[in-house]
Amino acid sequence: MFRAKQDPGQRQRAPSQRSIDTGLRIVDAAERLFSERGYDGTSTRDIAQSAGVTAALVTFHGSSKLALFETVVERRAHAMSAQREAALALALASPSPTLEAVLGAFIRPLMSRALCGDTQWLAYARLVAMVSADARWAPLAARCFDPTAAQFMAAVRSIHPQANPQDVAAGFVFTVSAMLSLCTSEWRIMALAGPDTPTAPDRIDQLIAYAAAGLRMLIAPDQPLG
Amino acid sequence: MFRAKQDPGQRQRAPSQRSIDTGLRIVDAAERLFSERGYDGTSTRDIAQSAGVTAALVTFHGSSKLALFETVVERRAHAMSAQREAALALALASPSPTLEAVLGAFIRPLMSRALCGDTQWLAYARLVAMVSADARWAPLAARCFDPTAAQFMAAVRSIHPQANPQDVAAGFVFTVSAMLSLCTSEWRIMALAGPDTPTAPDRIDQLIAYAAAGLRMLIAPDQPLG
DNA sequence: CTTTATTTTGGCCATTCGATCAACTTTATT
DNA sequence: AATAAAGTTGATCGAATGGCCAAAATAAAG
Repeated sequence: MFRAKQDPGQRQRAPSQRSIDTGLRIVDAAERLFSERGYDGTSTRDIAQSAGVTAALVTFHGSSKLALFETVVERRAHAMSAQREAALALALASPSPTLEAVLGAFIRPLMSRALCGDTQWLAYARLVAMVSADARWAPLAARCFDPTAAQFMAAVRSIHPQANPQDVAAGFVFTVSAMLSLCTSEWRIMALAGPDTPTAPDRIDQLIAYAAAGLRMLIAPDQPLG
Repeated sequence: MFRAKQDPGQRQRAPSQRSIDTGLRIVDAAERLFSERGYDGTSTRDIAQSAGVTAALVTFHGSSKLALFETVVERRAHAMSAQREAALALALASPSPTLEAVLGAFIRPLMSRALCGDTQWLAYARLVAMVSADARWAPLAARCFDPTAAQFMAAVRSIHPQANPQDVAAGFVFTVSAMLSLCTSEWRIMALAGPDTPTAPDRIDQLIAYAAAGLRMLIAPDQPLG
């Protein structure tokens, strides 16, 4: 699976169940370790050990360390984009769509998974944060995230037609960054906020309230005056 | 310089000017490369080459790769904290301090340097983003940034005494993350916003407006009703 | 059951890594 | 100018890296 071998022939046999499981275990382990230690801080041998397979299998299933990394990032990107765009369509179907609904459609599909006990999705979210903050992954990030981002910015502009597109873009990037901080800086929030942290759903609501208010200030500093 | 050698003796001579220059070139090069390629993606040999010195000198002046990294992060941290706290005191001296003034006192000292052509400070800001998002650097981040962060959160609470400290902490982390995105995701803003990007001062003002409005929504969802 | 494509294994390769060393040069101090 | 501390150099160490290979094991397809 996830093969990118030389073109010559299609495969002539269905992959065995064991092979599929192995590939899955490798991608899962890579997702975990890449998100914890970064691309350069993770060796293919680390991944092999965490996946419970021999080192050579990582190269075999992943083609190369680089290709494996991109596979990990892209794996959940499509499903996530589809889910976000569906939620966006639902939000825009309302007679008077709110900024909160639009941002929630972007934030909730990822954060409700990442912050509610699904460690594998949490790892993926942290990986997204890493990719989004590192210029070396710009092409990968553009490929995976920009189309959906453009849709959401268009949605914001459809709600506030007078908004400056530059302001919408800036506010959107701020919002995405704040969202990802919930995954990368949970330890930091806990250190600064003291012992009892809000529950995950509460933190998501906090984020949406914060982002919507901030974005609204950027694109419509004055309420509908007249 | 930045020596942490075995205790035995104090140094018996003043360091030569050449030695000081070498140490500075190494720390500057390390700041640049660490911020571009991360800790694991940067080798001591890379740093040596970028600094124009031989490989052994990096270990000699930096003691170890790890110690060099911490030296780079800590170097500007103290001056930055002092400058922020001075700006905060000035903001709080006003008869009616605003959230914008407090957040500006935190944001401007770093961002006015990082976004206005000082490539070395931009590298440092990106390094801060990296440290803030990676749990492996949590102790270093706590040591360098938490004391000042606590002061700013206290200032916010002094302006809005009824605010929930948890909300203040969450809003502050969101704000820091959004701020750092200006340094790490400039390429992303440009890609999403189109050709002509706002100038650096404009982007800083955008950020402060966004963050103040977001934070205000979190800690005082209703304006002073009565 | 046979055949053979596919998967898995263990070992190996060239390279790079952080670190250390003895020898050599520079320079602060007297 | 003399002395020795401090700084610098090139070489080298053991360990770890990503990738590759021939051989062996597995299992899909006939």
